[in-house]
Amino acid sequence: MILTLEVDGDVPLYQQLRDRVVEAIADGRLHVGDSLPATRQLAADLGINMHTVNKAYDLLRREGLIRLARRTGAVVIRDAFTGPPPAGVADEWEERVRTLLAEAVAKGLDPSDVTRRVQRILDGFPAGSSVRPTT
Amino acid sequence: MILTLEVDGDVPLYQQLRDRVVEAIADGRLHVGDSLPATRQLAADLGINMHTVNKAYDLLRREGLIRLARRTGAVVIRDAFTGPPPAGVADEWEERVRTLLAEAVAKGLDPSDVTRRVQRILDGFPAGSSVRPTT
DNA sequence: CTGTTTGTTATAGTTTTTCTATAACAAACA
DNA sequence: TGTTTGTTATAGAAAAACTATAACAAACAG
Repeated sequence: MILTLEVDGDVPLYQQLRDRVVEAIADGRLHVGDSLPATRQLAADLGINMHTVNKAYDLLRREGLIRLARRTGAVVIRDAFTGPPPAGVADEWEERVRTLLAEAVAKGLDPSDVTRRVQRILDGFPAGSSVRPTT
Repeated sequence: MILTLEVDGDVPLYQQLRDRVVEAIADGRLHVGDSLPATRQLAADLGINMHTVNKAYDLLRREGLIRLARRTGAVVIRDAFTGPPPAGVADEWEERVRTLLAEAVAKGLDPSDVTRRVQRILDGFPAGSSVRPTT
């Protein structure tokens, strides 16, 4: 898996790394059972510190997306086909998406345009979508 | 406008403040022409420093949502009915929502559930929605 | 003109976060 | 037994977040 990070961005490196892995899972480029590179290896590849990778992996572990173990390394344990998430995850997620949707609307994006964009992104994931918007 | 901030959260105070204002605009509790409290006043009300409020207001200004001027204070200049945003705003927003949608899908949320939740949130804004999902 | 209100800028300090650097420890397994 | 991997410990540098005071500058009411 090829990763590029913005070193001079305002998003922390470990957060970017975490985001890229999450996207890879949603995109179907990572599946349950797949291994992520060893922390030392990935750190060397990206030219960053081992602990920064470690922090990203720890985030993913606490989110329930990967399992960490010695010798085995980091392994994906959740993807789009694993089944519904633990209780509360959806509601907590909704709270965060609300702010982002509010921003779009406040800035003048047409709500139907927002719907269209969201739908297109979801359709792009292998999990697909079972609900299509109609004008 | 009553605001509550999580002092012990992981989200910076100025960011929370900015988010609450954005949501107020999307919710229709703030319209073009409305004034926000003076920085000193709001800081006193919230029990935080003036510069923290200032930083939030500066963010909102750079996002094109408010205008700042001496004596006049902070005034809303954009809302859901002001018209389409400057070029690039929508695409930049889409990039950010993609990560959030990826997280939902990676964690196992049903895409149709995601669509439903997004639609319900959008419908809750006064700007409403012109596209309804159908099962 | 005077005084008040408001944002703006400056300076400085503390605390927390981010990132790095080294090293040692511990479990798993060939 | 040795290698690979995550884990933990320490330490430090740099940046971000937040606070505290103070002064400056424009706008406007009186």
